[in-house]
Amino acid sequence: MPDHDSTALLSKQSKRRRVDIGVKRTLGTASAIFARANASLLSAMNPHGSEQDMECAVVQHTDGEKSNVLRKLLKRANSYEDAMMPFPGATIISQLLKNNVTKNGGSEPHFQGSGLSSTGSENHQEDVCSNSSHDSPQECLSPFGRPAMSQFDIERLTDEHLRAKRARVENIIRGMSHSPSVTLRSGEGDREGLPQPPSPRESYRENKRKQKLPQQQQQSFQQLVSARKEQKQEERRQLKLQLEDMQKQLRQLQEKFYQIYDSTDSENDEDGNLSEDSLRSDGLDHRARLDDSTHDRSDNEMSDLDPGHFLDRARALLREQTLVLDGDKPKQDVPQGKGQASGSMHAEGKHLAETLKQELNTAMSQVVDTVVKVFAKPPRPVPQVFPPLQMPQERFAVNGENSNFHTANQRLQCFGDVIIPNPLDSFSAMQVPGVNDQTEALPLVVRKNSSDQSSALAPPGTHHHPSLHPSPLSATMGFSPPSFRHPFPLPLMGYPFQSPLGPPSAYGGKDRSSPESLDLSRETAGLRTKMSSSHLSHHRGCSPTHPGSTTEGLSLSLIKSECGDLQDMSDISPYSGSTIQEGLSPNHLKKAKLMFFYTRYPSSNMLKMFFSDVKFNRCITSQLIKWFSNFREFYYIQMEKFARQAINDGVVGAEELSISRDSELFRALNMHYNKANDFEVPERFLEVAQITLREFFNAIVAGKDVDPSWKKAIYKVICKLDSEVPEIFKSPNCLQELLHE
DNA sequence: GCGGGCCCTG
DNA sequence: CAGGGCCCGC
Repeated sequence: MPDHDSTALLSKQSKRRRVDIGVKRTLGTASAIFARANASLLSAMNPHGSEQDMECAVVQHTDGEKSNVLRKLLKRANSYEDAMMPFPGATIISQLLKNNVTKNGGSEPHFQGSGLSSTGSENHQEDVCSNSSHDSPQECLSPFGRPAMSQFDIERLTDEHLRAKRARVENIIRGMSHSPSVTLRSGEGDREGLPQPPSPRESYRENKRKQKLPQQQQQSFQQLVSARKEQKQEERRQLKLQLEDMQKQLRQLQEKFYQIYDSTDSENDEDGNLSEDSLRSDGLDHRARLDDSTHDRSDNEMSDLDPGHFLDRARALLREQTLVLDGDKPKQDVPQGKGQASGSMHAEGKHLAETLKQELNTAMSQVVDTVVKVFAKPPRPVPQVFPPLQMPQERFAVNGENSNFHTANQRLQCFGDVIIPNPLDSFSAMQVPGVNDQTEALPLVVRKNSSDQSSALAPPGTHHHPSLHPSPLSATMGFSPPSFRHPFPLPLMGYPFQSPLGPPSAYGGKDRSSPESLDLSRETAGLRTKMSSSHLSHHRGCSPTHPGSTTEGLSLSLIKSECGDLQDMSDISPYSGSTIQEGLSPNHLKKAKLMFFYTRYPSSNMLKMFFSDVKFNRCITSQLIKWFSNFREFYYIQMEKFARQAINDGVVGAEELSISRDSELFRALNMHYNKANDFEVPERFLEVAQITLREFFNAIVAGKDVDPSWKKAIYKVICKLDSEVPEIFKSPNCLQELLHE
């Protein structure tokens, strides 16, 4: 218990203007951060805050760079195929189409709009042309455009004479293909077919062409070339149609493939980039392989084989997933026919996706249920009010009895704390600033215990550890228990209980917990006490501030961000579905006001106990302490006011002052702390209020109010009058229970 | 130096 | 009710 009866203290107080009861609080919290640091730190630590912001920005920038690099890599890989392909594997077709387009001498609109990425390929090619050689379109051919065409032509052009002139024919064709206004395939030559006068650029090209074409070229040869050209064009048309069909099929297959991948990966993989990368790289590999075969196969071969390859891959994937589902849907065979593949594949993929989702949800629900069952078991035998097996354990825990639920909840907290592997991890993690960097607050908490136990913690200078910090995205991810996969303890990493400083009862002299409260709630409270005791604060010198900044380096903004960070962490806590809250709600304020009827000077540990449904950090603790400070302020103001009023009313003796529920003073207090008047104020509060009023009365009558610190003596008296807060207040649902009684 | 308290202010 | 200043005990 705090020692309040030091006469020396009183004499000192009389000298001071300040009225500080000097109450020795129990193990303190970190409220000093608010009390002290706010003012000085705001200015002193603003650089820190900005620095952190900068670092956050850097981190973000790094992430962005990562993604950019990834994008660049992908783009570069794709650029090997001349385009970013919406669907991997489409490049081959595009190349074929491009070749055909090139040969045909023009980009046909229906090709450009025929889906896939022929447009992109052509655009890319055009860019290359415009960038590298404005004046020599011949150089703009794709790397293998010429070889492919030559090989193709060689098979057709058996004529010795034609083969000798092949180069010139190609020149003609190229000139046609790269003339934006070429529309005629007339054998009379491209120059005559130009409907518009050539641009300067066009003229220059024509000049080059003239230089290459022998002037003595004969008419008969031109006709022959035209015939051959038409023949080739007919072949290309047919090929084109085939390719279009294959394109469609391939596109559909790719869509199905993607759907399957997305529907499965998006659920399991929190890091979507990973799956996407793997998929994309996979597709790139696939494309690379296909491209290698492009040069060796005929178009028909390739178009026949590639979709089949895709189908095989899709089938393999489906089989894998089906196996994963433990033969859940063995009846569903992958489509066999290529024609029906797209349609049935589509349904299959969707079905698989749905099945996977259901399976995942079921599995997760089972896991959650199991965990809840294990930790929802009442710490002590509970009267079996309910049929043991007729009510689901979960529901029993939640709705059966609030106290049980509460303890279960606290046990979960303990569990979450226990599974923390290493406080140093969280300490290191906190060093790394992040977008939602909650680390600032955590190290302090950790430090407290760790320093008590071991001084081996990282010195203040060793900040900026490699990031063990998860990306902010991970904080908003799925609800699967983070403890099983997170690099560091998440929700409660700020409360490592690795350092028993002593029995829980040792924390502070203000422990007003009922002696019989031996349940886990108390244990939890003890643990919390340890973790939140003032010892922690004594090691703030190790606070992970930036170099140059001292303990004072925690700016208010950082503290506030910490609150937000902790709030974020609650989202991923294993018991996020329960009543754990990130911040103080109006209900918490109401509860605090009701608690004020029992305790006017609650310790921070006590607050932690009774607000166990709140994730405590320095911010929350300070806020709660501030609340009670404000409550006290109002309380004492009212007392003084009514005491003076009584004196003015002619009251002579303090004995005449009594406070009942009808008293005006009580109504004022009740209006403040119990506005709805839906809580039955304990009788003890009336007694305390009466004592307080009389203390004020006597002091004023005695003329002590001339002393600026005259209230301090009263505070010392009142602070000893706290009574124990009923256990019911420890329940997160105490408001409902209390107000409905 | 830190936590915690009171006082004042908005 | 919160922020800030100031103070005290440890």
